[in-house]
Amino acid sequence: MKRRVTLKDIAAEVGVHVSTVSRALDPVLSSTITPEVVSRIRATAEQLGYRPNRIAAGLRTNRTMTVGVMIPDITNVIFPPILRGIEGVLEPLGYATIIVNTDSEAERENRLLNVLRDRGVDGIVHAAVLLSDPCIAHVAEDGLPVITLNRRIENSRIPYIINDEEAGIRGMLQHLMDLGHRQIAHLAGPQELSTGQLRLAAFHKVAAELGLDRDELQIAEARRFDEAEGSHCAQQLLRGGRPFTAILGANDRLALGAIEGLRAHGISCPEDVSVTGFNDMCFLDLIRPRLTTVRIQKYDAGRTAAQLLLKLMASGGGDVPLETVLPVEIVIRESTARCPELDHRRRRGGLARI
Amino acid sequence: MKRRVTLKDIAAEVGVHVSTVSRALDPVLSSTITPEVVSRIRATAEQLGYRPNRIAAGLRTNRTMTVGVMIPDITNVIFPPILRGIEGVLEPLGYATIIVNTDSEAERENRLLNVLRDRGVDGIVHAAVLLSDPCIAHVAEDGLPVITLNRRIENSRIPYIINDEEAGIRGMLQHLMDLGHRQIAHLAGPQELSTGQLRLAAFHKVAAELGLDRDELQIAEARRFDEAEGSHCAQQLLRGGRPFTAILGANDRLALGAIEGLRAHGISCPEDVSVTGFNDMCFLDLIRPRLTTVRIQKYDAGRTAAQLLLKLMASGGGDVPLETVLPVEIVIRESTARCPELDHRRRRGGLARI
DNA sequence: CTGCATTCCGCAAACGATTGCGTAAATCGG
DNA sequence: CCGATTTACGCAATCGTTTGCGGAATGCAG
Repeated sequence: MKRRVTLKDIAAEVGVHVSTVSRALDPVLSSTITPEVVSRIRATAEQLGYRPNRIAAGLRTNRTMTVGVMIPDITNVIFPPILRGIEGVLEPLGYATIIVNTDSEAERENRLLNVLRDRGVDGIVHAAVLLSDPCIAHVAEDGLPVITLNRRIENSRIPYIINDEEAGIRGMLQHLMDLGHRQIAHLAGPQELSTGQLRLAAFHKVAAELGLDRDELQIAEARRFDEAEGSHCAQQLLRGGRPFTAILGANDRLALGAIEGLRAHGISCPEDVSVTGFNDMCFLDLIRPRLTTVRIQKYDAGRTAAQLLLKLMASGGGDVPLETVLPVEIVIRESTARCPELDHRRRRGGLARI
Repeated sequence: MKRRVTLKDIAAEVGVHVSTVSRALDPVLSSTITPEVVSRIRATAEQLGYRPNRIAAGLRTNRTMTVGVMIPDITNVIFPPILRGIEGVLEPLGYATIIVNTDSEAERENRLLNVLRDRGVDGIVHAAVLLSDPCIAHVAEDGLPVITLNRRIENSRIPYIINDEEAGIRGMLQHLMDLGHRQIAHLAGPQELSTGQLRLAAFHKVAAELGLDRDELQIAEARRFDEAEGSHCAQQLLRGGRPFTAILGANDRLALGAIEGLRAHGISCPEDVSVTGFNDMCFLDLIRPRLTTVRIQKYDAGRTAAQLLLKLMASGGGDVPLETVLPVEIVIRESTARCPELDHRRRRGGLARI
């Protein structure tokens, strides 16, 4: 390994002390050194190809310009744009990010948390969604700046950013009701994940507020947030024998799987059953029928998280709101249509009148 | 910030020197300390909640147990499984990865390379595909272990891993020819990216070897590897007025875009024009028609890269093959069908005979 | 001219872990 | 028992950068 150029080398070349070199190369402290000396030091640093050793500086300052990001799984297409949002804010400031995949396993999550802390990360954006999670709260209490994305940690003052899940569920339910649907099945996500739980709770709450008859609602709970589970739950609902004209999926993948599951039984979406998703993940516009869904912020969510973390790292917390709720957007596409039973009832109504 | 527990704290508690604590906690060096002292030290370390300071150790040893990974863009769905493959090998060994997105911009790539080096990464997996890239070669020459994925660096001894692009293109061309296609258009990727260039070169080479008439072939070059460009190029080909019955896309997204572009002109895939992709990215099985494509390794490519990098870091290169070619797989789905003109020619042939 | 304040640097300690070297004690072999 | 070898540690320097403090030089005001 070629020996790296150090401040000592520059000091020897210019004929000043290493502390002077350090100060001259610092944008703020360079004002305490005469401009002529600063110029000579900077020129020599560039000529010698000096690159700061963040390890050495980090040991002295306890700051590494590195941030940890914890997510469930990078192959989940929701997360890469979030990561780009985080990076988009931090990278121009010279930060690097260490990304770890927790796979929504508690033990792994705690282990990876230590991986990050051992490397002296300056802060953590915690976007993993497992509910039971004691360690991150302790770490934050110990003073490491932490922001959570998609979740609030109970009994903790960690600032958090969440989507307006309730508004999303409300928008979907209202849309389905406007189309005449009343017999609606909710494909809920795993209840040990925060989004699974939040969206199910919102479904119950909003359905009651909108005056939907509990007896006309059904819940199927998926074990994973993927297409296979979506298909499995849809078929489970069909086997249950209770009628439904719409499925409200807790995320897009459950919804897409449900459409496949219905199709396997000769049931067509949206002609026979309308289906809605949540998240508006990428590639939806290539998949038929185009999915009606709730669009959550991704890139901007990441940006927001990074901005809040920077504030937290700079100010120690005084200025950072505890809760940030990101608005969602209702996206109507092809997968929802007028309730077929409503049309049927109208004809019968008409017949009855005759 | 709560003060961290150091080796000095343990030494004071146990009544030994800090160097003894260091040796006792090292799996290899602990054999030079009596087992009873080792036990006491380990028990105290656990009781006090000691966590190693990788920054301090890294300054002394010049090793951080951190690896840099350079990719074009994490939102490109090909890369997350690659990253999981890399992580799958490194994480169990205690490594963390710093991922940077180069956006296929040379200046940005060089800047991010320094971000990684300043943090003392032990090695780099370089999976960015921009062709012109002088700095990574110099860094490798300076002694930093580097593996490239998807690309060979010219005039460099950096070990590289590539897909068998030629076998992929050959498989697609052969499949189209078996279906009777002769008038084939290639949607090439950007020529400043290695995959764009390799696949175009392979197209020319294999077409010649298979005896395809150059006059029946067409090339449209995309500026980006995305759906919009795929659609744009397909429409460009249509406007050109020269007939084609098949499109061989340089990647899946170009192919999907081409299908949309054809559809906008009332041309149906595969009934009127067959379309093939490359990569077999996720979600293809949800998109109709299901795309015929070349499946490249992703997770396993990442694993291979990480394994080679570990070897390189351990051995200094003696044992690591310069070139590793990963086999590809031909995946036939719905987007390719018998050439319509071939059927037409047969009927005419029959008429001619009468 | 003298005293005080400001500026510009050099000195040296600190950060936490590692490791080469040296010494004392224990063990082994003749 | 004695000399040689081995074992088990403690000492202190190292890694590269930062920063509090102090001294020397300079400038300003009375």
